[in-house]
Amino acid sequence: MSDKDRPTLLLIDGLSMAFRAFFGLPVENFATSTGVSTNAVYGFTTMLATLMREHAPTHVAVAFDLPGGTFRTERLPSYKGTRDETPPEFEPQVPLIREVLDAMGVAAVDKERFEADDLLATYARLGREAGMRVLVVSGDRDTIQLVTEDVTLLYPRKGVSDLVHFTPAAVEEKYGVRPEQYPDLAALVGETSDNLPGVPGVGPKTAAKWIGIYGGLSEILESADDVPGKAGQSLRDHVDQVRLNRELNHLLTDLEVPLSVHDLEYTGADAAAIHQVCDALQFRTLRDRLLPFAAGDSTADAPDAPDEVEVVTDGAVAAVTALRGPVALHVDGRTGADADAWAIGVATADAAWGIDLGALDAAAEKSLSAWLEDAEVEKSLHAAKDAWHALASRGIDLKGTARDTQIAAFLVNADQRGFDLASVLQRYLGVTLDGGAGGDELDLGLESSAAHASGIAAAHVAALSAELDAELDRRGMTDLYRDVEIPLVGVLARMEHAGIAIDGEALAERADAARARSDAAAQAAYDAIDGDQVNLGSPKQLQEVLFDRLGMPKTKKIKTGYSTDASSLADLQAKSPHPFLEALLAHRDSTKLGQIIDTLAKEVRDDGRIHTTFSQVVASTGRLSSKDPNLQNIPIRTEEGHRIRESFVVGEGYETLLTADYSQIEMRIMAHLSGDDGLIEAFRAGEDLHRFVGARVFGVEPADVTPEMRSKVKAMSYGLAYGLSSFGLARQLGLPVGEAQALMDDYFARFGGVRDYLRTVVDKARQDGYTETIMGRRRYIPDLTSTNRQRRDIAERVALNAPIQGSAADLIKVAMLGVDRELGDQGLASRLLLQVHDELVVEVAPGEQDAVEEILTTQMHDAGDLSVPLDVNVGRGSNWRTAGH
DNA sequence: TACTATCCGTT
DNA sequence: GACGTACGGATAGTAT
Repeated sequence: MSDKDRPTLLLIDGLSMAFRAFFGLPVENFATSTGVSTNAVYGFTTMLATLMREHAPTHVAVAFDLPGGTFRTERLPSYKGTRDETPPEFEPQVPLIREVLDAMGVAAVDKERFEADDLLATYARLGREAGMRVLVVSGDRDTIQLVTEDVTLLYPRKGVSDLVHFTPAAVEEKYGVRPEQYPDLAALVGETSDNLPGVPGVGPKTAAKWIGIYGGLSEILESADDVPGKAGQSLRDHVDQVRLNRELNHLLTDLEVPLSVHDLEYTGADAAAIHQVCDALQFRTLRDRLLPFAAGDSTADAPDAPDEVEVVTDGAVAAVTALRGPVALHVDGRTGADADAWAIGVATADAAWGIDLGALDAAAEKSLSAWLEDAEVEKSLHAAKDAWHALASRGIDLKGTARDTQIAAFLVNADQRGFDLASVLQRYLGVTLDGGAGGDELDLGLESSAAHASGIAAAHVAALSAELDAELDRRGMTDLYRDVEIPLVGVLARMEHAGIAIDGEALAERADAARARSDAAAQAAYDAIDGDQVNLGSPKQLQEVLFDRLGMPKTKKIKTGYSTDASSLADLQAKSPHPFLEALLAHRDSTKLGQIIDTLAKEVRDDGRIHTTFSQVVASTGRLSSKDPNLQNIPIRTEEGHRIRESFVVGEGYETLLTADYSQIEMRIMAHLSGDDGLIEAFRAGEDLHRFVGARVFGVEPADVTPEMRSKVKAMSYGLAYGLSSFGLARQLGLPVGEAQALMDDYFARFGGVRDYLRTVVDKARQDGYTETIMGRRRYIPDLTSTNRQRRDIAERVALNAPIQGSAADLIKVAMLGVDRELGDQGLASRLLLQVHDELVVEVAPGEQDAVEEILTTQMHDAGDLSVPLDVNVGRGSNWRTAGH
């Protein structure tokens, strides 16, 4: 058996190497934003990753010394007594290192009353006897005695990256004795770091010479009387010390070990755990070096080598269309408005095909289309919605999407950036895609053919899908994935494809109006300051005008000076009224609207409609996001905002727009999650919520709740779900902080369930590391245990809000699926167009108004089984404004 | 051209 | 000393 094929056991002295790492890296350069030092963790982890990559051990263990004494200190209390106090930054890093090891799947071993070295010695013997090649990594010279032909010591020369390989020959060359004689030498010379003095006047050279002459320490001591010279006398004077040294530096090889050698077998890291620990420690580059160890078995059979992809054409397409699934699919092409597909890759667990769509004859294309449209063939894709659009451009209606690795990766940990295929592959499988680094998901580079590359990508998706399925299963999110997120892909694809009709003339009118208002406001502003050399859109120039030229009081501080945002300007107007401020605010308002209108106008396609793109993998709470353009932030609060919505109209062939929105969805979820009797009662009674709450808080009859009281409790109710403080409430309501605090106290006195819930949700999240929605959607919030106050405060607000906003997102997603299904089942031509978090917009076909309204109301109402009813408001109209009532 | 900072629209 | 979630996106200003 060659050395390379032998099982390899890697044994590391944990504290010894952590110490080397600590002193090898400047502590001040390695800390999390919360002030936790990480230099030792970083150095140790780097070393571990390097060793594991270079030596590919089959078995690994890291041994730790435990606090408290050992049999050596019992024998000699002064043993290791000269060691300096460890720096305070070191100790807290030890448990962090053990967390890294845990995530890496590396066994950590320790044993009361024994040193790590004794464990290493015992394991080294066990490994040797099991026929393994053994690598011992330690900064303790005592371990030199372990070196044999099978056991190599890696000893740090400098830091932890420069390790000397001590083989028997290397030991002999450096110390002049064989490894097993080293303890004899050390006993004579002494070991300063262990507080073991040696024989004065005897150094390594003399000791080695004596060992050479007499054979070993016992022979030297037997012949002590004959040893000549001053050194000989010194030896005779210190025989007891030498005997003690030798007793103590002998490492035990026969400990009863906590884990058998077999138990040390390395089976790989846990990717999710690595993400968690790297997030917590704020390691960025290290993450990518650790994740390859999490590749697991799923990559082993992934046909990722190009020569394993069969590029097929025409007749050979039959091989693909014969597959009944599950298969992985990759579509190469363009996404967006000019979507197009030009190649597809197909893969099973052990084979991959690449197909150039442009090269197929009619028969092959037809057969392939039918296969892609076969809902019975289960397909895994990455960003399936993009693929759907690309194929739709070729008249192919992709069906059978059973998995989407982009969505799966998002569900596993939503607080991450980069869910393109290359990033996710790197993260979970340690695979680096050529040419596609962070780029377009559907453009994987054309170093070979597009078909070829697609086949490779499909093979990766197959492996990735298996890995992520397991991750989701572990988190209990399989149902959410399979029953909500995946079916939603198709619904969203069709919504995007449909788009919403725009009245271009109406929009142009709004643009003109906004421009006129903007110009007038700008003129008024220039008149007010007697000059027009100022760009009103430049915060920098505004600061100059307001605070320097006009000498106004300073507003809140921002990075570049003082804020000129709307609330600051309003404050300024109150404190130091000036016509410029009024004109500036009017200008801001009108230019913002003009800008929104212009952006919308640019997005109107040839079909007279705007096609947004929804994403399921952006908002950490689970909400959808919308972009190009964002149709979830179309103005509504002002009259001019309403008028913009008049430009969103019902399309040709349809009768009306219908909007349906949840009434106070977040408060209802809060009532459900908190189980607060008062709040539940309010919703069950169907009363005006804020009037009801106001009556309780202010101790009056509901009829006597004034509008002012109502708006206060409304602000507070919603604020609570966002982790609003009394300061924030005071600021929003324009009240003194004391009054706001009193209001909160009164609120909590009447709705104690809410207070208890808000408290427990944070406590539980701190305990579990994540929050959960009613559908089991998780959000990990590591900062809850941050030592940095600001970060912790933010994390607490996130923990309060995530289950509420996330549950609302779950509910409306379920409702969308129900609505889409019912529309189809009832054979209606009406269709979903938009989702705005708690609102759905539907384009209703002639004669379907009542049926559609019934579907919306029922499906949204029945989306969840809560302890309070889910009320839905519906409106109809020829445009979004009139529908939205 | 790419990036950051600021501001602001929605829920 | 700060102090309400989640986003997308325009503009200005600066770095490359």
